[in-house]
Amino acid sequence: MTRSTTSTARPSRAAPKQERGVQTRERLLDVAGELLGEVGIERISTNMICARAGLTPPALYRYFKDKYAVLEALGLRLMDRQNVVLSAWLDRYAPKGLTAVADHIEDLLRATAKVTAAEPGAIWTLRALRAVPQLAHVRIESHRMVTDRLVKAYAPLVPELSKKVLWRRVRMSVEFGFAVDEMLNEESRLKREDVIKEAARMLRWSLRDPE
Amino acid sequence: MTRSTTSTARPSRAAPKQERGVQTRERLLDVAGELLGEVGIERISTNMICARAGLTPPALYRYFKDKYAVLEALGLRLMDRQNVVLSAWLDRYAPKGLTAVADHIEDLLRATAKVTAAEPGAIWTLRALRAVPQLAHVRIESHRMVTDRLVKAYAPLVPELSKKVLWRRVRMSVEFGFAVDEMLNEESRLKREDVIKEAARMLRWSLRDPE
DNA sequence: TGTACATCAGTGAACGCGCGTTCACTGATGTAC
DNA sequence: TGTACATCAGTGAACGCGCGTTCACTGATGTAC
Repeated sequence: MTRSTTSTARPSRAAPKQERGVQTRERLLDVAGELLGEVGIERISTNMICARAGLTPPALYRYFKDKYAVLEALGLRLMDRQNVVLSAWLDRYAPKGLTAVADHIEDLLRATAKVTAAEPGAIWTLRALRAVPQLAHVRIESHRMVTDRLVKAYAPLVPELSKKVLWRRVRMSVEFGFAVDEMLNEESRLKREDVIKEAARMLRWSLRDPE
Repeated sequence: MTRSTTSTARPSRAAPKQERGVQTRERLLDVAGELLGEVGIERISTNMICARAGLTPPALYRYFKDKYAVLEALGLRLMDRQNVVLSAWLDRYAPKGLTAVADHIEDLLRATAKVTAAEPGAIWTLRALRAVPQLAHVRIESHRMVTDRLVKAYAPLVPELSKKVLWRRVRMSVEFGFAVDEMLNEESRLKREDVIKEAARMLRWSLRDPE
């Protein structure tokens, strides 16, 4: 399980040196996620995050350069966790060939959804990343990275596809996969399990169909 | 071309009675869209919108109950325009049968993308709708309505699919379609035309495949 | 093992600023006779 | 056709509030000898 490169984002502040500091930083991110879910990107504030975390504002600025750095770090942490899941999945099925991969897309979707569900406000974090111009790059870069990794694994399995076409198809599948992840929480008229199965079905075709 | 029901959202304020008022309201929405694209949902403000529109703040509150009403109206206007496109497409191809429809998904994507491209800040409007809890319903309701209309048109063309499965597949296709629309503007590594063609290909399969 | 000292983590209090919104009003437009 | 009046559209000025951020400081933790 390799870690993603996005996790090494140039820290806006030096990383904490003591265990206490590490935990405080994590708590600030947890609280920020919670509040994103509760009040939304529109209303969240640094003062609010500090109050909920039981800290005074200057403590936050010890760990984050500004408000956007908090949200960026929150997004990076989430995507990093999703990448861990992707790595595990690739390690497990990619060596077994195309059929094994295609037959287990469902598992990948489910595992990714589990990460999203576990983190408070994760869905709102993803949405905020897209909606705030200053943060949009985090999401795009992460999706590209996921695409690159998948392309690397798939390339030998589908030699008939050019690298260009493969990259495009995988990139779009990644976008679809994350859209599905969001829909799971958003569309109450559909059952989660059904959506996952259906998405896996669609994605299987996107891979196999030669043209 | 029937108009969408979403366009009849309970007005937070009475509609303008004079032509001057109608134009002012439109201008406020245009400016709001522009600013969403320029500064993002995080920084946009009613005062900023008024300043750019050459009005004083109370003028805005004559047409909109509060800040969210502006953004909601902006979202409704955009989705209404997309619905007009959908209606035209359905009127044109649905009567000709499944093959005609499947063969022209590309056109629908292109026409929808054109609407998004024409409106300043349209992409950011869509993102804001998703990211702000108070506005999220607009997007969901619009996507459901689009789904309902497509399902109605498709149902007789694919009698082998249960209503439930059909609704689910169409709903997910709609989500995918809009995700693609956003990606067109976001993923600079892919050519717009390629993305549209590829998306149409994927969507064709989602319709035809029996299970 | 004890202590002096360096470094790290967090506080108290406040700042200037622009936010969303409203009040009481004036100017523009439409209409009845 | 002209004018009095009703309604609609927009203004000037301000409000209380909470925002993001910082300064100078104290308390907690780790380390060298």
